[in-house]
Amino acid sequence: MYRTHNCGELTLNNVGQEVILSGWIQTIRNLGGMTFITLRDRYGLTQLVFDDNTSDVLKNKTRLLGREFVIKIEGKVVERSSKNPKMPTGEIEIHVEKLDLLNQSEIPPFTIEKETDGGDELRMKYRYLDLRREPVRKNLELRHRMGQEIRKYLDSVKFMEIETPYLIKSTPEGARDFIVPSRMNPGEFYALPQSPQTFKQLLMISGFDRYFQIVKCFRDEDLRADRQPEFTQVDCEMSFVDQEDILRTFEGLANHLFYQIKGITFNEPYPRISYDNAMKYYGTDKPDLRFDMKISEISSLVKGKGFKVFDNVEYIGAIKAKGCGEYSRKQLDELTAFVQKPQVGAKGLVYVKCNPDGTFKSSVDKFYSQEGLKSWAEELNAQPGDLLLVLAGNKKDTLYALNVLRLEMGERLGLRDKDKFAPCWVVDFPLLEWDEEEQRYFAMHHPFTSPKTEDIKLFDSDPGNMRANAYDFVINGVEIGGGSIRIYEGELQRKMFNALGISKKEAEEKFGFLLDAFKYGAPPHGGIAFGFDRWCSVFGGSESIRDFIAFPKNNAGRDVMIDSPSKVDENQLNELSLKIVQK
RNA sequence: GGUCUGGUAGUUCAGUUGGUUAGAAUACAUGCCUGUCACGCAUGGGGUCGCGAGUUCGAGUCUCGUCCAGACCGCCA
Repeated sequence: MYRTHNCGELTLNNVGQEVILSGWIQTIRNLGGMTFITLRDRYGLTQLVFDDNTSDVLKNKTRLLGREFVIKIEGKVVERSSKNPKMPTGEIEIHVEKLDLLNQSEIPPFTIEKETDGGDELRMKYRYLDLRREPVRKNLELRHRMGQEIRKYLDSVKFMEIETPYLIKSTPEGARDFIVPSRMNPGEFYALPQSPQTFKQLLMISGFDRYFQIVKCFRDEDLRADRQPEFTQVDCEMSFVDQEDILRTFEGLANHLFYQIKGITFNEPYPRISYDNAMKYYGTDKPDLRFDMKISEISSLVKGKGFKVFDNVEYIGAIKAKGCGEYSRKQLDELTAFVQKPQVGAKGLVYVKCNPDGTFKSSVDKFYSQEGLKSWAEELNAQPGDLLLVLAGNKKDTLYALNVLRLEMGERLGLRDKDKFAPCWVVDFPLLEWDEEEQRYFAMHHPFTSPKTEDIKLFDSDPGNMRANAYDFVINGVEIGGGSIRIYEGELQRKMFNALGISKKEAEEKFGFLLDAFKYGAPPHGGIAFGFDRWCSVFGGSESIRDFIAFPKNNAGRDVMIDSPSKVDENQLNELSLKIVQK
């Protein structure tokens, strides 16, 4: 027998018991006459003690041990004479009577403790060692519990988990597909799914009513801290529902997770913001509602006063940083440099300090009177002591920069508390998006998204202004999920393909199986998919989803631990009828 | 595809205007130490300064190229 208990559960209640523990040696502290060893397993840490009452043979044995050696010990639980309140098991220790060395270890490349001395790169290479550390392990435990609670909740409201295939067909719209050559069908390829989209719609046609799946999806695009080439979705679809039914159902799921995982109850329905208003007030379709600081357009107030920078642009917008009126020259220069970074892209930054005496000091005093500046302050409802930050330029880029600046100011003012949660729905997305390069419309969500009934008439006259029955779920400025009500009638689908410039022949080739299926009584349906990794990272208070994936890839899409991707044998290529052409 | 930051001991980092034998902490090894829990004290070993080329009497330091890592833009229906 390897253990009677784990390393995280023994307390004063167990004093006097004979126990067996197995685990890894975290630290050895040899004080000469006595030795302490901290033993670790998945459940925690327990201190082992070797002292006067320990045989010399056993004491000598401890001299051969090292960090991360795997041992099994038998001994008696005793109360400590000097307790450690920082450890859950800190009131007891094990007086060791027998010790078996189960395995040795190389000296690990970094310390495997709560705080490690290892850098990111090294920890990724030895991910299996990093996973022994409590903070990393806790992240995976959180992920596990979230997965369990999601299954529990969705099962309780009659959702069925059904697996869909990974080897499917490449589709043209959307992200790049990962493709897999078929040995038995030379020259032909499978694609890995970007999402089980078409399959879940087929399942609705099959009558499965309420489907979900916690499923890997694949996109061959560049990575970010919140984007991996393979990631996990909580993919859901429902029949005989409208948008309202879906939002209600999944608000239920979110509430369940908030309560079970974070202990938070929301008494009000989540705020719903139209896409237009999200862009107008926050400069993004995923607003962080933990703080207010809405964007105000002040174009009409500031134009025509002889300040060319403002007169010559499409849009001028401002935010109000509460209590920042005392910002120093240095701080303002920092902010200016911040918005001028290429990633933010603003040309410059205009500020207005609202002085405590009711006067104003701005970077454009030459062009605007106190009266003029006062009108800006009134527009933003600014009080003495506040700071106004103004950006100008074309509307799209300026709103983007204002969004980034707003988030930065929120950060500086400590308004983005990791333990505070502000969920919301963003609704009424545009149906189509104009692509300048290809000179055609693309589906903003995907080509099966249904337009708002009242907007269908715009298909011929003004497709760019059509709104979709599409919605995103956002927590703290992170897009956690998105979905739509689907088109289920052939005629409407044809109009959609037409608007996207997809010919009948092309549609037949790419989606023929789905269009055929729609002919056999497709029910009204819609769904949503949540980014599971992101949801875990938001709940875990981390910016990076990599912390919540057991074996993530680096920013070049490489797994540095197993060193993939890698070259394959000539034989393998031959079997697949493939030839590598050097560029 | 682009921009930026970084690469020096097992690890985390410092390294002045280009100038003697490249340092610290930690880890590791050895010895001492009976209440440690970031144990303490002493001693010791440990370096292709990412790689390649160039400038120079002399390069960790400057230049160019390249590789690796990270962040971001493009991209991500």
